[in-house]
Amino acid sequence: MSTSLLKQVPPQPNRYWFDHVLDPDQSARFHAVLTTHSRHYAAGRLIKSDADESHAIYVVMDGWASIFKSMPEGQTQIIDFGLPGDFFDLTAVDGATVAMGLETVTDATIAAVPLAEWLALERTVPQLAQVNKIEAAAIRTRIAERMLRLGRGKADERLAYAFLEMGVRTGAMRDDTMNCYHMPVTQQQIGELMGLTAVHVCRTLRRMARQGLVSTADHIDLCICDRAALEDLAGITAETLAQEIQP
Amino acid sequence: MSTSLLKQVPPQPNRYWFDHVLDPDQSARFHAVLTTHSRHYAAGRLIKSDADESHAIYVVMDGWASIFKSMPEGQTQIIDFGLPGDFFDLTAVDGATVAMGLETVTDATIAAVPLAEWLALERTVPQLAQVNKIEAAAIRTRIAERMLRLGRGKADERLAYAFLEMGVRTGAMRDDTMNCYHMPVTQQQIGELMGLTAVHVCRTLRRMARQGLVSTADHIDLCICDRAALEDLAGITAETLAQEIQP
DNA sequence: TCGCGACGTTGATCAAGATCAAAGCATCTT
DNA sequence: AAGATGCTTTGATCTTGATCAACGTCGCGA
Repeated sequence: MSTSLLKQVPPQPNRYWFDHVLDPDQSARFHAVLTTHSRHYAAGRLIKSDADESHAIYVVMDGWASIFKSMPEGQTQIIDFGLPGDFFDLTAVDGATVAMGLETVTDATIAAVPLAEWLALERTVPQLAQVNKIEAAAIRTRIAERMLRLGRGKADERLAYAFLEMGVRTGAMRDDTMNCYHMPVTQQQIGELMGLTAVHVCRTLRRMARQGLVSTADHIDLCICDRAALEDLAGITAETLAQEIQP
Repeated sequence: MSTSLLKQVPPQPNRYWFDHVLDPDQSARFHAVLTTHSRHYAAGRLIKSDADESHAIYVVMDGWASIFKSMPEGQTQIIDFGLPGDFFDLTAVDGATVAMGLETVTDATIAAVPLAEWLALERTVPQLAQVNKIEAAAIRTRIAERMLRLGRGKADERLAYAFLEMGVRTGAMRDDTMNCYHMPVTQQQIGELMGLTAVHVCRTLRRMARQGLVSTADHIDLCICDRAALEDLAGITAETLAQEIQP
């Protein structure tokens, strides 16, 4: 039997955080729109560069993406990672150009829902307003936390925070026992996220591993060995962070 | 005649950017709610500390405010300045605690509109949705720009950007001739905004003044003497920035 | 007018992180 | 098996910005 087309529908019914916010029928309507606009991209693929024109909401359906900005000389800062279930409005105030770039970090499926259609959706799926608010709160909160480390933290504090945030966001740290997760990014990208060079990320990471805070396997399976020490470095507990940023 | 009560109403009818977005009657309804919840605060007054409970939208009616976060050891990062007409939702995902602190920079009037009332207002003033979107776009865009400098810029690039952003936001740089404006913040606060110590802000500012990029009078009237050079340092033109972040 | 307190300025020193460069180690290609 | 490629690791050196400390300046209130 030809199930190949059906395979494109998310395998689990409640795969994304917003599936738990929406009623089943509203969720279905939302997913219908998302699948219509979904497209698969290879890793490292540029989807939108800053200053492009755009009128879409980008929803990460699968894989990791990054929102970034670059200086004219080419140095780039990652503003946020997009994990499955995250969505972003990149438009600037003028409503036409995007203020940030979007690119895939891993192979990824991303739905680009035209703004007009998203607005229409807000009428047919009234609970989407609630989903919007939650996602906005999550984004602004984690960005503020990251900004704090970016401006004021030393290298090890920045990395400690990044590892905690990603642990919380991947859902790896939901219970106290499980402290390992896969972080499919290069040290270069960690540096671009936390304002460090790749070399310094490497050094700092080695030092943290030597001190028994974390351990890494290949590119990059991260295990948090001493969670308390890491939380102390980061200046926040995973629990607090989860409350703040976890939808 | 007793005009004292009337004096509390904003003196100019179209003082705020959103007055130009809203129809006169919707604008009036909005202002009515704002004035109800307005309160005056002295400079340097803490209005909300992070981790407080809160269910309000904070609208800066007059003066400057700062949104900030602090590390446990006390170092603070200013996430954003709030100028008249700016408004902020500080709530974290849990919907109860605020993820950032709010304090006045100058003497300021701030309206704290309870969330429930704001939501009601969104129904009576439908154009408020548009105002929300514009403000959200402005905030996320200028924060992304600042994050880029925070993570990747040298001290002079950070200051150059900060001066341009504040110039654009105060409206001082609307035409090419007028390049001076009043920036009522200490060097300490500039440092907290751009991730530098006050000492280093001072040094860098002196150097920039010596090079003829800017000049300062007391605390702090800033004149941008060489706008092109400053834009070059900042990596963005005032014009582009205005398009991106100016409602 | 004096003293106090908040900011700004300047100098000396130190540490953190950047930069440049080379080499190690996977995985993938041919 | 031999390259080729992309990422990590390590070393040497240099620059930037932090830190500590002192002094200057201005406005304010007693």
